[in-house]
This record gives sequence, structure tokens and C-alpha cells, in this order.
Amino acid sequence: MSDAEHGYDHTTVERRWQDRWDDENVYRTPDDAEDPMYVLGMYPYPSGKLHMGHVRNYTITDAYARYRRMCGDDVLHPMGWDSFGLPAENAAKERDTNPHDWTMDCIDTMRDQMRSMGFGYDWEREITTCTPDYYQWNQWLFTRFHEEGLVDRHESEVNWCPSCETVLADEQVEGDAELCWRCDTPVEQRELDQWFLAITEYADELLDAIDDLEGWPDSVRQMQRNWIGRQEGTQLPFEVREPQRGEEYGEVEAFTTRADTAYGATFFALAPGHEIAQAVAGRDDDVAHFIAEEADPEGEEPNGVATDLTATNPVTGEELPVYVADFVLSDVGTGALMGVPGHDERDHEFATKLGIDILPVIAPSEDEVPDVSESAYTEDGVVVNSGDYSGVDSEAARQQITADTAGAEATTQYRLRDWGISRQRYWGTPIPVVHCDGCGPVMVPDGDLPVELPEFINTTGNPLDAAEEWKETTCPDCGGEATRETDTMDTFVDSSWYFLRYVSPDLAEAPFDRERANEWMPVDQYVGGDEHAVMHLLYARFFTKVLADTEGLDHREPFENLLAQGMVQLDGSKMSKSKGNTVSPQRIVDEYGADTARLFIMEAAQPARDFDWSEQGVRSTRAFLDRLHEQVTDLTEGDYAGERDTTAEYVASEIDAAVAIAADEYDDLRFNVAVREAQDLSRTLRGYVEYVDDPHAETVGRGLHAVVSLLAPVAPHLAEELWETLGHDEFLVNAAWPDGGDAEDAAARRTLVENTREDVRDIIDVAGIEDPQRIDVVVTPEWKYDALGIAIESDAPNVISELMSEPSIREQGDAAASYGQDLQENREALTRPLTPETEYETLQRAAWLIEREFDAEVRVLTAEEADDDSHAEPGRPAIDIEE
RNA sequence: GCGGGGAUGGCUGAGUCUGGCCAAAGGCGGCGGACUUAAGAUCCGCUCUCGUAGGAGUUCGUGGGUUCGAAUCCCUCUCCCCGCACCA
Repeated sequence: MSDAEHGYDHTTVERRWQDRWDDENVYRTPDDAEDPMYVLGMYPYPSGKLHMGHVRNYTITDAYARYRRMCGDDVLHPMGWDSFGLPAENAAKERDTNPHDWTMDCIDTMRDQMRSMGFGYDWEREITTCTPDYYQWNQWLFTRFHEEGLVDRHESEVNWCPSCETVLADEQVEGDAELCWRCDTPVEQRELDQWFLAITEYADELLDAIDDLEGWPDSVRQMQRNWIGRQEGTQLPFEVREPQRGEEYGEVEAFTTRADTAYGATFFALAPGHEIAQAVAGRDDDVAHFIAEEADPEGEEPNGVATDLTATNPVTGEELPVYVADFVLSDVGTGALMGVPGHDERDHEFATKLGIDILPVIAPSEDEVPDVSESAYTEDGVVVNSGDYSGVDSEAARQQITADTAGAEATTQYRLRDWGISRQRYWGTPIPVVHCDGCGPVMVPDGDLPVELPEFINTTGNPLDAAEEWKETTCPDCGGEATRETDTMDTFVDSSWYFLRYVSPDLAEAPFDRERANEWMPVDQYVGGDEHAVMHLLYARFFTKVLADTEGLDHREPFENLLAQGMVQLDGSKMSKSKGNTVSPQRIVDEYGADTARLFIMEAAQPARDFDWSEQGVRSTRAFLDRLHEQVTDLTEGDYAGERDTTAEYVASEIDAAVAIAADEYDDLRFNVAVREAQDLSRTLRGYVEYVDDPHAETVGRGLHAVVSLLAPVAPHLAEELWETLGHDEFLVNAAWPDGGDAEDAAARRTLVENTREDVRDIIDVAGIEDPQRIDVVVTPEWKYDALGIAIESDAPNVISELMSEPSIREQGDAAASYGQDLQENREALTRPLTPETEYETLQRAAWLIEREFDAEVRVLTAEEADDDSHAEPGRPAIDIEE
């Protein structure tokens, strides 16, 4: 820095305290800690270097953890590595190494970077998901899930990324173009045998419990609700046959949320992939041609082709023509639907295109049948043209039709699918299964876990498939020849329970210590990016519920409070490697220090909001720290010998105010406001020291203690350094939060001072006073304060007579009448002010600010001392200025 | 299309749940002053309009409504962002 001679040496300071914190093990949470405050940032994928998003995420958790520690809580603040995953394989290939070594190198680098940021973790609880110590429990849990009937294996059409050569979860496919979330390659479909976890078994609870997640942002809750997508409806059986030749195709179930529209069904439609559609295609060239050539599920237009089949409407007994249509999706509902063009827009469009009948069966009221020839009427209403059901309203008709119709059933549909966890990759947890020709797929017994990964083989396909020796094994059931399952688990399995492993990271008998987990869980404050709003957070909730049901965990939700932190942007767009608009945390730490980086990030915006990185902002943050350093040095080296006069009292009350307000703000995670209190207090102290000839050393000392304490969570190194300079042997990191005053009272006093100063300025300006000699500030007379109190309490229609019954007020004569009228006019808006004594004291203390500003004598007077108090009101002193 | 969140002074952004101390915090930018040889940094003010004693007027996307009183509550419309989406 250009003005380094005035600043402090951040590198030396930060190293020193990092070392000392390490030596003293200050972030260790002992196993016998009593229900510690569990603060957790989403563990990172070890990509090699920290980026600004990480820095922001972990600064938030670190600051909160430090704040809570100062408040006297035990704190659990661990860190680990989400260290399985595809990028390691790609990197290993590029660099001609292997995923393990590459990942471990990255972890070492990032751990060092975290240390240099001053993040205070209990490293004895570090977990690394790619180690057998960790992933054996993925396998163990998979086995438990299997025992509970929550594991399934079936052939499934999966999203296949040809570039990554792997299966992707639905959530990993992005946008209308269906691109791979990692490499943006268009995704293809493939049929493969896949392992699934039955998250749908928990769909109802996962959905309903969202209502109680009050510590979560609404946006995340809503996204999870959408994702689960529960719909109540009716399953109707349609008998499908080919009437000409009398071929029977059996019953086809169709799901509908609008059973009340059953009389309006004029066609039946099958997905191109439906087995009946496929069968018909075998003998009907038109259908075959449509399926092969024309069907375009992605397209905007609904396309379809008529078949020679009919379907019997189970509600009406009517025969409906059957179409194969591309807007019917195999994986939605049953892949078949009844078409009601009168009351469904998409069906309407299809019917119009193919010339199918359109009938109105729902009306706003019985004698107001809508015209559905141009567009569908999709509202609920009254059923019409529907035999016995005519006249019934929609909701009732749905229930009656479902109850009356043979084979119909009220059912619930979900958008949520079972979770396909199979990945055809090397760098993940091997699925602990052996395939035996005789016995089929067999679980590996617990005693044989972990199934460890073999050496990495550099191949284009799945390296596990190429690991011949590893694959060969024997069947645990029959002892015969068998081969190992070569799929590995989705890494979201790892992150679905890692927060439990921190509780007992070395436990050899189980994934987590049940008793301790019951005490320490749930995570009190979880912080991470909102890209995990659905996937990670939903899977973690699912695992927690299963563990509650099977492993005696007493908690059904893992995260009590969730903060989705905003993005760090540069010129309004997200920092990303591909855009090349990143700012390197390493460079910022080298150039300005970790404290500056942390403080800048925290003061720039509330944690949930996006904000723009600004080099200018970083510089002024650093300048603030330099000035603070200087202030503390000046105090310890100077000889402040002043008295504790009223000016010092003002500073003292500002100290109390800052401490109280900052505490409230830290509690609510509004770090930017908390930090501003510290900065403002520092400025107040500087102004005081500069203004008075001889500052009161104790007051300045207490003030600087407060500033340093308030900054300690965000800028811990310099705060610790200054704490020492201020004469402490004990760590600030272990120190108690300073004592403060009452935040509400402090705010009221500040408002009074601020308003008074503004009034003085106004008068001087408006009256054109060039050079004020003396400024009198006159506090309201007691009787006005009393009158205001009476007016607030009173519920009389006119408060004036009530006031006048009070002798002390009545004797004020016209003044009382006039003030009473003011009060009467503003009856509804009256609020309780500070007492005249408090006002007097507050203004007396703040008088120096006015003196300093106008270079004039300032007298704060009680009403008795003043000649004229007529303008004074509670909260509004009279001001008299002499030129 | 459905669901959610928004629209505030030159910009940014609090306030909206719990209507009144709201011409509306903070920051940035701009202007003036102090300090300085100067610049920078820092500090003190100002920054909707008018006003020779703290006043008045007009403002919080649009139009309406509720209320003694609306940035805040209700309805309409316009636009923006996010999520989901031929979802039966």
C-alpha cells in the first residue's frame, strides 16, 4: 500500500493470531459440550481454491459463531470436504494423476486458505467424504435403507450426458434445452438399471413439514413445495379395445384433478411411449410414423394421431376415440389421460386441431353455460349436461363421481420422483452390492464394509468397469462367483447426513453418536448458496426423517434456521470463471489482509442480498482499520488526563448505544448494520478526542474496547491485536460481549439530538444568521409533559376539558389552551417521549456537538431557567439564537 | 400459464408484517466548508420545491378504495426478477 507507513502490517498480525489461536485450540468443541450452538456453512467441493462465494459464506458463519461465543455459548463450528465428484476425475485425466491425490492436494490448499482467512473451525472434527472412514457409512446407510424397503433397483430411462459419460438426476438437467448442469452438453435419454432411494415414501411429510420451517426463507420453502408437487385427484379406469376386431387392451388408468368434467371427455390420449401406443404402432403405419417422426414432446404445438381404438369412459359408459399424442408425457401421471377440451386449454387446442368435439359441462352458474368453442372454461363452477350430476358444484361432483364410479379411486400424485443415486463414475461411494448369477443382486454384509475403491484406471468409460480384479468377487449368500456393482452413489448422498458426522467424526461403530446427535442437533444456523434450495436441502431433510424412523434420531428436520446468502458480483453480474470476472481472495488477502476482505464483504450488504465487489470499497475498509489501529495506539501512548465531564458522558452513552444496537443486529444476522455501529462509534471517539483539549482516558478506553469487541466477529485478527494493545492477556476470542445499555432508549436519545441539531441548522439557515453568538436550548416545561401524558391516556372525546381539570395545567392559561388544542388535533398520533429530565441530560451531553459545529456558546436550560419556553414541547426543545 | 418476490428521492437501498416521531436510514455520486503548499485521505454540513426562527407544498410504478391519517392495508393495471411448467 502507498501509505503503508501509517498502517499496520496485516500479514504479521494475522499470522501471529492464527498461530496463537491454533496453539491454544480455541475453536475446539469438546465432546461433553452441552447442546452447543451449531453453526454450519455448506461444506465446499474442493475445487482447488476458495472463491469469493466461499469467503462470503464462511465469513458469515464464522462471524456468527464468534459472536455467539462472545455471548457465552458453546459453539460447534466445523468444516469438511464434499470431496467426491466428477471434476476430480476430469482433473486427474488432464493432469495425468488420480482423483484421490488431486483431491487431497486441493483440500490442503483450501484448508490453508481458510486458515489464512481466520475462519475458526474445530479441525479435529474435519470430515472428508472421499475417505473410506466416511463413505463406509454411506454404504452402511444404504444397507439400512435397503432393510427398510427404501431401496429399489429398476430399469429406468435416465438422463445421460454423453460428455460426462454419466447419468444425471432431473435436478442436474437445466433449462428447456436440457443441458448438463456441469458442462452444458445436451442431455440424451438411456435405459439403464438404476438404484433408487424411495424419497417419495416421505413426500407427504417432506411437503407438510415445510410449513413449520419458519427459520427458512420463503423462496426456498416454495421451491421445495413446487418440486414435490402434490396433487389430489382421481384415478379413473378406461377400458381400451379395438372394436373392429374385438381386441381387448385391458384397463388403462388415467389420473385427473377434474373428475367433475368427466361428462365433457371427448377423447382419450396415450403417450407415444405408452405400451398400448407401441403395440398399435406395430400394426398401424400411421401411428408408427407419428411416434417415430412427428411426435415432438418439446414442441409448443400439441400433435397427435387417431387410432382405431376406443376407450370406455367409466363415468358415462361412453366410447371415446383414442389418440396417441405427444403432449401426453410418459412420466406424468400414468402416461394416459382423458381429454376434456371444454375445460382444459391444452386439450382444447388439441381438439380444435384434430376436429374433436368440444362440450361444455361446467358453468359459472346453472343458467349461464359458457361458450367453449373458442377457449376452454377452466374455473370450477356448477356441473351441467352431466346426467344426475347436473347442478352439483365442482368440488362436490369430484367427490361424488369418484365415489360412484366403479374402479375409480381418489389418489394423490407427486411431481417428486424417487431419487436415482446411481452414477456410472469412479470417484464416488461404491454401491455395496454384489451381482450373483444365482442370487441376483445381494447386499454386501456390514462386516465386509467398506467396499473400497480400487486404484484409478484412466479410461474413457467407467473406471470401475475396467477394474477387473476388483470386480471379481464371491456371492455373500451362496459363495459362488459374482461381480461387484460398478455404479457409485450420487454425491448428494454424502451431503445428506454430513452434518451428523461432525458430532462424532471418529466413531467407528456407527455413522453418528445417537445420544450426542440428539442433544446437539438440529443445526441452529445453516448458511449456503440458494443453488441448493431443492436438491441438497430436500435430500438432507429426507435422510434426517429416515434416520429418525430407523436410527433413533430425535430430530425430524436437520436445519432450524437457514440463510441463503446472496451472490458476490462484479459490475452487476455473478463472478464466474467462465466469464473471467473473478476477484481472487488470495490477492485481496495478500494486498489488504483477511480482516479487510471479511469486513468489506460483511459491510457491503445484508448477507442474503447480492452485492457488487468494489476495489474502492475494499480500500476504504482497509483505511478504516488503519485508523482504528492508530486510535488505539494513540490512546495507549498518549496521556489523556481529562475529567469525566458532560461531553465524556455523551461519549459514554454512545458507547452503550452502539453495544446494545450491535448486539441486536448480530442476533438478526444483519452484520452490515452491526459493523456500522462499530465504525460510527470509532468516529465519535475520534471526534471527541480531537475536540476536547484533554479527553477522559477511561471513557476513550472503554469506547475503544467496545469498538474492538464489536468488530471481533468480523475482523478477528486486528481486533485480537488491538485487544492485546489495550492491555489484555486473555484472548478476545474468548472474551465476553461488552455491557451496553438499552437499545430502544439509546435510539430515542439519538433521535432527539439529531432533530435538535437539524432544527438549529434550519433556523440559522432560514433566518440567515451569519455568526451565531449564543444558542439556548430550552427543554419543555413539566406541565406540557404532564399534559401529553394525560392526552395519551385519555379516551375522552375532547381532551381539553380533562387537561383543564388539572390545576398545574389550568394555571398556564392561554398556553395550556393552545397546547391542549394541538394535542386534541393530533390525538391519534401521540407517542410517549423521553422525560424532561432525560431530555435535559441528553441535550446537555450533546451540547458540544452544536458548539463544535457553530462555534457558539450553547446553553441547555430547563423551562424554569429560560425566559421563554413557549416553543418547547416534549421531544422538541425551544431554540433561541442570539447573533 | 401457475406460484413466489419486487417497483422508494441522481444512483443504490432500508422502511411495508405491527398505518401516525417518514421528505423517508445508510452507502455512492454531486455541492459547500475545515485541514493541506497541493492532491489524496479524513472530518463537518448540504443534496424534492419554496421560505429572513424550526414553516408550507408536492413525492415512495399506475388508477381507485379503506382511514382522522397510507410508502405502509385492500382492489385494478403496467413493468421487472426468480422458481416451476404441454403436470392431466
